[in-house]
Amino acid sequence: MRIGELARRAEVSRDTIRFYERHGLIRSDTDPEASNSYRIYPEDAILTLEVIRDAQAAGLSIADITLFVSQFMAQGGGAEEMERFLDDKIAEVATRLAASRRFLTLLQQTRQALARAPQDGLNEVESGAGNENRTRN
Amino acid sequence: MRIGELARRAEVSRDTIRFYERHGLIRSDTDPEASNSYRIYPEDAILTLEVIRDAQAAGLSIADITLFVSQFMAQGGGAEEMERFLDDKIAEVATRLAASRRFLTLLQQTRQALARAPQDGLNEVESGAGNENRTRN
DNA sequence: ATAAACTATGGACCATTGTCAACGGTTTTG
DNA sequence: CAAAACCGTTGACAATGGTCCATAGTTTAT
Repeated sequence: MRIGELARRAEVSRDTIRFYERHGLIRSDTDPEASNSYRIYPEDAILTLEVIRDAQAAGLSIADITLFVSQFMAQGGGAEEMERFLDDKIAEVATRLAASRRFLTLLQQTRQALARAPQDGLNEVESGAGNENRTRN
Repeated sequence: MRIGELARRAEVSRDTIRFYERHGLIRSDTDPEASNSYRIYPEDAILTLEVIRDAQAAGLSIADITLFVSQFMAQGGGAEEMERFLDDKIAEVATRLAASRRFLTLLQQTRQALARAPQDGLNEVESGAGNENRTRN
């Protein structure tokens, strides 16, 4: 498929696709039958773009995602360098996930406090009940 | 406390604290008894910095965090504008959380595949067993 | 066949989130 | 008291992740 279709289907801009491509995140070829310079993207580019989105939400940089995607999409056998990388990223993402959960809880508590007491401040949240010490990841 | 102590205790740089302060995320005062221009930070600045960290992990921008923190730390009663804001952020963070979880799973599967088959590629992950269609948020 | 829509390339530009360096003043320590 | 460590202010710099624009060629629709 060409860039416009990919952009529409994956819901990213053409410029973003080209940006990713320059950074090695996705690949394309020119149709050898064609005389133009239009690039052809494989179907799985859509999947890749979805993975990129998730990876960004999880806090990875473009550079990290490039590494991951190239390994993920590749045939290449496992390097132990890659194992270390994956272990690192798993730990990082798990940590961020825990922080995000904490913050979501805080948001929700704040929202609740606002709904309950539209008059007063929210400082009851800070010492309020519900400190059941969730630690699970 | 002064900026250096806060920096040490909250594990952020002095410059970052000043950056946050310029953006209205934390507040300080000058000691009126003192003749210097040193700023004094309240104890709860440490907590605020921790919240900022979590909020950033959850994907909020400085501008958003400023809004949240000012409401969270404030006495001010509930504006409905704030309710809308909180609802928005709750939705955003929940979405990002789901994406992060998906990506963490992908990371883990990739890691496993690498451990199991240090020879072959990883494409078994893509169609592999375990598609139990987790949807829970 | 002509206009509208699409494409590639290159480089400029932008916001965000800090970090650093230089300068001069203050406090603490040996 | 002198040096080391700290503080505030200002402004430059940097990395990241795009976005936009101009130019020129290609395809598709009318």
